[in-house]
Amino acid sequence: MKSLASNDRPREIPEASLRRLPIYYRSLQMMMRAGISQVSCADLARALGLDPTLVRKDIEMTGIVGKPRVGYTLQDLVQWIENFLGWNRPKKAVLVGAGSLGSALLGYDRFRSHGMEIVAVFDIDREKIGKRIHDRLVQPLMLLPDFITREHVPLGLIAVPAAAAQSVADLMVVGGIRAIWNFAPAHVRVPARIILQNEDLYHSLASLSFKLENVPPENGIIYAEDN
Amino acid sequence: MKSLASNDRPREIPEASLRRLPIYYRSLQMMMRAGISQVSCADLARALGLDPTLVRKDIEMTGIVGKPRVGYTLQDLVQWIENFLGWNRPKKAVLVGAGSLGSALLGYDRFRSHGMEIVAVFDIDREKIGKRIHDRLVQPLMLLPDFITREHVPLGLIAVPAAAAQSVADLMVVGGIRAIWNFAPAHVRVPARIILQNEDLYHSLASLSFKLENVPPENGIIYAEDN
DNA sequence: CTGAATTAGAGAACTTTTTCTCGATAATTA
DNA sequence: TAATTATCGAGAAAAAGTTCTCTAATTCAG
Repeated sequence: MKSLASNDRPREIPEASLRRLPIYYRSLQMMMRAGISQVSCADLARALGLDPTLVRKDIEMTGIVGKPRVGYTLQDLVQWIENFLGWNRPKKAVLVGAGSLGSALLGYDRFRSHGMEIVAVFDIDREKIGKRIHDRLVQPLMLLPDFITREHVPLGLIAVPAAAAQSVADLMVVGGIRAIWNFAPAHVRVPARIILQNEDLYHSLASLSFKLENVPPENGIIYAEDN
Repeated sequence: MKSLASNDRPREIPEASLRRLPIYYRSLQMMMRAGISQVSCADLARALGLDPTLVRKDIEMTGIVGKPRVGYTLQDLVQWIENFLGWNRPKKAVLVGAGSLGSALLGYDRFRSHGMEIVAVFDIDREKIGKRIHDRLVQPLMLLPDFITREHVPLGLIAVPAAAAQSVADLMVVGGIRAIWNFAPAHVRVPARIILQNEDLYHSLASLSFKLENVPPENGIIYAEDN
């Protein structure tokens, strides 16, 4: 028998599907606010302008079971996704880099309801150490590894200049970090066991710049959706 | 005969390859600063901890021709990539949203050498209109479509709250934008002809949160690289 | 109570991306 | 001058991801 109402075994989850779940999640929340109580994958696909089978496969992957002809109970589905992604169990995170990007990240107060809580900020700049940004005290970088170890922080955010990214990553690894979210435009190397997510704007910029020059300015008429 | 030293026909360029070029580009620049003059794909792969054939395919895709047993002239390769991506021909861009994220984006002075120049900033908030951020005047949002049309701006950046993202995108489309770089955590719908790039942190957060809970904390020993 | 319509689920087909393999070429060494 | 080796270039194979198609279950209408 197949697993039914249990999302215990996370066999093989496509990265692409994982990254689409937040899109569904937000759309579902809007529907909920609109007072809807049942939803089918087809509804969701229509609302977002996406392929219905793609949405179905993604939802199916989370392990939730729907009813033919009806779909899913909206509230159940929303909670299921929260639980599937771990968004209802915030994980501690440390941020390194209290510059403009770091400050912007500290301002995102919705992170906590999406699985992450930034519990400490570190910087190497004496000017910044001791100051408070969005209610969090900036600490000296040298305290980072100990803090990670002591507080069992699983996630580290890097928001420092490219040149400093690798050494910050190394410090995090020393402290025993499990995952790194790297916002610096730099390729950092970490042990294979570390989960690494790069948020490098220049990757997107390369794609955009190339397409602007090479994708012909079509006289498109059809309305469609995103990537 | 196959096209040799001409990157004129942009047949089918894999998105994934496009997004890796900046990684190579930066590594090559570092090598150049280190005084190296020749480089092979194998060198590059080694420096980055990536698969050599992957690197070879990506470089090959750009259309540059190398010499067996030697590789490429470093400077030629760097310039070739700049030219291939259009990074040596900055494209005008408008930014909407002068909040903390928008300000951080305006602070990235390296964008201009990477194919993009933010020429104007718009916001709907009266408090912000008229102020200068990183030497650029914040203009009222209602002037956006005209500005795009008049100045032939091909690229628009959205850095507003999620709720406002769709209407800003609509204004850009009205103005005749060709590509949109969306930093708002929202799914915007645009005509198919528009190139859309989403930079949604919650996509990454979903992936990270899920993996932290489901990828076992391996006792890995091997050193490896990123995604 | 019966038939029509809608939807989840599952597998097949297709596409895209990555990895593997091998021949050709140029530099290096004997 | 010939053998050797490192590297590019290109095609084939494999893997990953997306789309298509069909079946079974359930609701709704008559």
